[in-house]
Amino acid sequence: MVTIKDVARVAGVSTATVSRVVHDGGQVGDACRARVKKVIEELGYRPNTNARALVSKTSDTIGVVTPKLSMTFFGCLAAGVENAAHNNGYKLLMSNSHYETKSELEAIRSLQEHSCNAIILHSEYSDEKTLLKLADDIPGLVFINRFIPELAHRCVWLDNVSGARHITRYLIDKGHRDIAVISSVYQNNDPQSRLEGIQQVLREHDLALPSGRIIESTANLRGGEEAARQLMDRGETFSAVVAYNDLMAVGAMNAFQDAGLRVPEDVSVVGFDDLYISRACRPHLTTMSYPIEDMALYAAELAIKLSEGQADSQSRTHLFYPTLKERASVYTRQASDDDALA
Amino acid sequence: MVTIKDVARVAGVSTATVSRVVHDGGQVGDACRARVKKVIEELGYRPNTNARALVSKTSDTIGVVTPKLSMTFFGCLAAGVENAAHNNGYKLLMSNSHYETKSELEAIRSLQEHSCNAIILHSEYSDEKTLLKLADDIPGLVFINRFIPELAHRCVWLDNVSGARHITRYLIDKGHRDIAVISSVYQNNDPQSRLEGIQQVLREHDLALPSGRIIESTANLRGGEEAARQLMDRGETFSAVVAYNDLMAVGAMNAFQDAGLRVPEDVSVVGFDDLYISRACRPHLTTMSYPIEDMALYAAELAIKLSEGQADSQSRTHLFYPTLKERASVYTRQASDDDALA
DNA sequence: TTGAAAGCGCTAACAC
DNA sequence: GTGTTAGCGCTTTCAA
Repeated sequence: MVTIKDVARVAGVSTATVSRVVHDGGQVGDACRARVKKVIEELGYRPNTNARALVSKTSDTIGVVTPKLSMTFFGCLAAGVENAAHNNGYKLLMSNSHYETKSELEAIRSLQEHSCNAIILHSEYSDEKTLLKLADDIPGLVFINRFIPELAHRCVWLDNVSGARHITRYLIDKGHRDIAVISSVYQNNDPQSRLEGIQQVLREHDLALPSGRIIESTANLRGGEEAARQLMDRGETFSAVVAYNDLMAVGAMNAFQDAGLRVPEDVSVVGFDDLYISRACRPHLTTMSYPIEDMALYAAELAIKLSEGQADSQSRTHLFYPTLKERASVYTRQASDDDALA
Repeated sequence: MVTIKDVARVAGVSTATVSRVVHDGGQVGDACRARVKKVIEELGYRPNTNARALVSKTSDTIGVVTPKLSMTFFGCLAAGVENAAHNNGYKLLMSNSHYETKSELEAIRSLQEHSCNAIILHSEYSDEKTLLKLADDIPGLVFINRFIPELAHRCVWLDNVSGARHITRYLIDKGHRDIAVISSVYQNNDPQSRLEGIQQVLREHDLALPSGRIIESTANLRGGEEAARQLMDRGETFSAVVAYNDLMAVGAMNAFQDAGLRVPEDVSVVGFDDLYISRACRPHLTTMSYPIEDMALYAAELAIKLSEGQADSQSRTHLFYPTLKERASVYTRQASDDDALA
């Protein structure tokens, strides 16, 4: 391994000078700088990150903590952070929290030990008090997909309510009156916010949402299937269903189709997220696009700025809006159409 | 920040003793060890990773380089490595190579600077000579999804030929005689290996594979769609198509269905990988399962062992086999069935 | 503009 | 068993 000393010796200067050259510090004579640069090139010198981090207490590394990397959604999140890292000459340090409070905290601590002071946290299982204290400790910590009022300027999140409102309005515009909801249970309140949005719009249109038409299930394919089956078993009336996310929506479509129903002619289905699978299912899924990769990139740049002490205007928050991706899973109902599925 | 000195001072011992306690070194008296442990606990001391890495030249960090994290396949790969990291108390350092030779190399170098000496590389764009040199430099470097004969014991890869043979045989067993292939172009020779496997089996059954029935396209949904359309435009005869991977298979299914063909009654379609989308599409896709997450975990543990100098028996290689996931995209043809689609 | 030197937090001989 | 001490490779005063 070639060290700064080697370069200094060969170039006939002190290590301090080499360090200055490496950092593009202005205080070096032109001839000297050129010579050092040449030697660096020849020797293939690359500064040791650990030594640098040890003395400067910063490591040009951005950390990200998510529940489970193998899920597409989190893969996209990580990819967004990676882009930001790449653009800023940072490296990416990853930790899965495996959906546990303890490892969530442990992950952050261990990131800190690596002098990683820009951190993106997708936290679902820690309470606000814990998070508040953490944020106090780590200036470069930003939260993605979670809103904490006291830390508004360090939260990058999505307006779930408006997204849910949007897609519900869309369904109503398409002539749907009897709408069912496949919801989920989560530590964070995304499902609740989305449900809230749906209910608001329904109320505004004087449309009912009987509790029998709301099913809670796990947020994956199977959960969607089960929820749809329950809906049918209960004999509920509905011409459209809003699912918590794409996974559940596709699961529901599967169950409906397996039961002999046509999508969208007999039941329309919409999702949320716009993952890859929404273009894999038949019919392609109409859904609200969750710009998670962009958001993650944004969050990462924010974290980097904050960690470098470039305090953003402390007063603003960072709210993103989902947009409608219209595909083929919603049927346009005519006045003449039969009543909703019974 | 609490340092080892603080602990030493409070516990009334030397830093060396603290270090021994932290590392579970045997050379410490029981009373002393207990006291130190207590102080560590009270002060919340956590050793600084960078300092440790600086002196010990190793960082308990495993690096992984893949082309693009946002793709499900690579997300799963990363998740596998993360599991291994987690199990071994390692952290995960990630780099995207963005499908470029230059950043592939750059990524590795920068991993090295972080004293990261267990590295998993999914390389597609570097030539063997470069890789050989790299491997020489870094004992803990293992290749995933690529086989380099000289480095056999450090390659974790999949038997693509046998996988392709398996699925082709399956199709033939189901009565298919006219099989088309949607292939792809890649730097690594996975597509070629799979094509090879298909051709072998076809030949063994005296079945023809006219060049017109082989289409090359990009390995994603759109590529699959385009390939399927070309196949139809050419007026080729086939009752089944083998796609390079699930993405292309689903794309092809989309195109066939859009053209009014029924899958699988009119055309059977099979894929490779067994990604999530194979259970999202209709009908669900029959495919060869690529155990990438398991393989990545295995590769990571191998890399860790190698980096710690625990030389595995140098002579063996690490070959995995894909398995058939039978779902609903293949039709069983009867002798009485019409001739293949013309 | 440049160099000398102290020290970041930790480990590992080597003493005692 | 436990302490002393010399660095690991780098940055950063402080002097010159």
